[in-house]
Amino acid sequence: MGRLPTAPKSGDESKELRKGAWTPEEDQQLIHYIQNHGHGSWRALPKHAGLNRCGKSCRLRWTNYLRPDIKRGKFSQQEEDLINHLHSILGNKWSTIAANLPGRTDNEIKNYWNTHMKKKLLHMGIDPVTHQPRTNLYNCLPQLLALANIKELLDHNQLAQNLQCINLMLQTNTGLSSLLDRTNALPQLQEQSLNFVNDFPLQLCQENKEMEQQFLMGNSSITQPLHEVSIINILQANNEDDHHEEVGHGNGQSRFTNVNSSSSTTSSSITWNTPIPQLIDTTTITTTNNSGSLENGSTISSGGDGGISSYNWPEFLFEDSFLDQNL
DNA sequence: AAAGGCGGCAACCGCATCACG
DNA sequence: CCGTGATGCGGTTGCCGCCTT
Repeated sequence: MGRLPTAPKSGDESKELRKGAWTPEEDQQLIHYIQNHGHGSWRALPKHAGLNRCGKSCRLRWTNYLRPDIKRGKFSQQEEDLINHLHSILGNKWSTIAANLPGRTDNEIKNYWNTHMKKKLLHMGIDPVTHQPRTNLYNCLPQLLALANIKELLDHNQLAQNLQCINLMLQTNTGLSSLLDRTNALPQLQEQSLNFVNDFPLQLCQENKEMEQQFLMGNSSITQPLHEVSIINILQANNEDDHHEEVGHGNGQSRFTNVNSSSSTTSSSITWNTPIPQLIDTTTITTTNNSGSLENGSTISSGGDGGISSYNWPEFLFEDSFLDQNL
């Protein structure tokens, strides 16, 4: 296994340091020297030991292969469990993980993780990075777009005002259907959504001040201000039937619409054609998923007819870098 | 039986961090 | 505090051997 010894370039062995696989002779030289003198300065070691290698190469060879306390051979189930557990906490901190497995090196654990354990977790439907049930990002794209919108709404702290304006628009059929139809153009969705969040409702608010006034005075036919309908209530309308399913089983449809958008009626009913990201019910997870914790998740709690539940989306879904990459 | 593909793993590379003058 | 060299760390590379066709 591994590399063949690399021949020195251009025949100048005195200058070129050897690279590639170590020969048994080199191993013996290194072992002999360290046993007698200790490694001391790794940079100076090859010269003293008569090795035509760089100090770094000597150090790696010693720490990863020649050290007498190294445990060779297959990883036990206990070791595997420990690696899995530590990786769920520490991530790719191989040296820290190795410190908890006597006789194993960080390099060995890293290789074992990448070649065995990662695949095993993937087969189990667990994301080897997050240690949570895998999410099919492609299927969840529309949901992620929706999340981006929600995040922007929350970030700008104009949620109540904007929703109220939407509500007014719905009641008066002031073009919400065309507004919502614009969201069909997925590539432009984010930018348009941002514009929508930042500008459009406020402009409309001004244009519809009269209607707003009526609403505030109770003269409107509006029965429930939209800002009293929490976003999560809208989201969960689609999840009521199946929110215990695994994350990421979207149906591929990708827009939300006003169900009556094609008509001239004044319905205020908004329906999401696509299920929102399947939230993970932590109360279910804790009993059915033994793959890891959800401590990094983003929790949304909601009281409702079915009682109080707690749901999680992975925190990374809300990060700008993730959204930038996937939108 | 031969060839190509793929998995496994030792070793390398480059960046980060530490230690010291 | 800064510069420099040593060491540590994580990601990547490249070769061998096994497996599949």
